[in-house]
Amino acid sequence: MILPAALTKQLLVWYDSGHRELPWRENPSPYYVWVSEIMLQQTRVEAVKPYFSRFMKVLPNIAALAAAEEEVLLKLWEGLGYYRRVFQMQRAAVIIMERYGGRMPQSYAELLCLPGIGEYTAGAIASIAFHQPVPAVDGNVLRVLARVTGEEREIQLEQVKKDFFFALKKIYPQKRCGDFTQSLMELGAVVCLPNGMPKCGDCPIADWCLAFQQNRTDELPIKKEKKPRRIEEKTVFLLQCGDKIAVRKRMEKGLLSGLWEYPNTEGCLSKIEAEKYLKAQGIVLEKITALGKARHVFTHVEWHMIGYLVLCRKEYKDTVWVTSKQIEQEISLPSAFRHFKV
DNA sequence: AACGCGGGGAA
DNA sequence: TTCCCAGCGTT
Repeated sequence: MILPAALTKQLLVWYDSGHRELPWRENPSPYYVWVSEIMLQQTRVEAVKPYFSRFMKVLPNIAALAAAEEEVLLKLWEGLGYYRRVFQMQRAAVIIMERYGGRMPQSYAELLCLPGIGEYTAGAIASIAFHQPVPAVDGNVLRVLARVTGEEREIQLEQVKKDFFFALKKIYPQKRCGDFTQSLMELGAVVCLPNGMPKCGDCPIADWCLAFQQNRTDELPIKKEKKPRRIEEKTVFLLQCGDKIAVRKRMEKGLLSGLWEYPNTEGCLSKIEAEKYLKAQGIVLEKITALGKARHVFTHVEWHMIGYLVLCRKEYKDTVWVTSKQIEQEISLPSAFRHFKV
């Protein structure tokens, strides 16, 4: 696969002519680039902005990240999703402190060895923070290049990503490697939009784009269809005793691992069934009120929930009792559970 | 290669 | 509703 060498210059000129101002672009230090790239994995720029600023205030350098407490990390990441990312990043920070004296390694190969850093992120850090000619092929770049080259294969295929990586490597500039990496993603984010909505009139490389020439931008890229989500029914209990609410820590593995939750059980229980269930759990309840239904959609699963507010006489064991203020300020409660309020 | 892993904004 | 997002690690 061959990419026109002219793309490099065209994209750099276009990038210079005006690109988005983003917090992590103000100071592209290795740490800033690293943290921003981890946050941006499968996450939109607009969602990341406030998280990035807050994160940098609390944990301004690698040493601080390496030493941070779990609950602090969770609270900083709460609502961003894919929580594994922040723990892997901390593991990497510890490795960098121990093995690299607190300095981010620079080579693509070394970066790739760190937890949470895959081919895309290693390329992004190597090029943006360390100015090396290493491509970073993300979802934007896949879409842009699929259209430019008229790629007929499904873009999720590993081989397609490999082909794009090596085709890009050949046309990387000598200087401004990071700007070139970002120009490709910027193009995908603001011009070469998905779902047949590209703004080809604004595109600096339309002259080299096969999909544009053939009027096929609405057909490309080709993506494999995804599997339907499974549905899980749950009954969620807001146990209230005085001004305290019961929460508990989720399991260490699986969905939302390490975060907190309201006590809940499988199945959609009626009020009578819920009362019976709670009694079997040894909970003495004073009053139970239906809170209605809520639906929460994850990528691979959908929760259909019914909630009950339960007034209790005492704070029973196996849970932690906290105020709503604590839930706000200290507890990382997934948004799935925030559908229900006292 | 397929799957698990979040959440929200836009069409 | 569906789609997609500056993906990674495990199986």
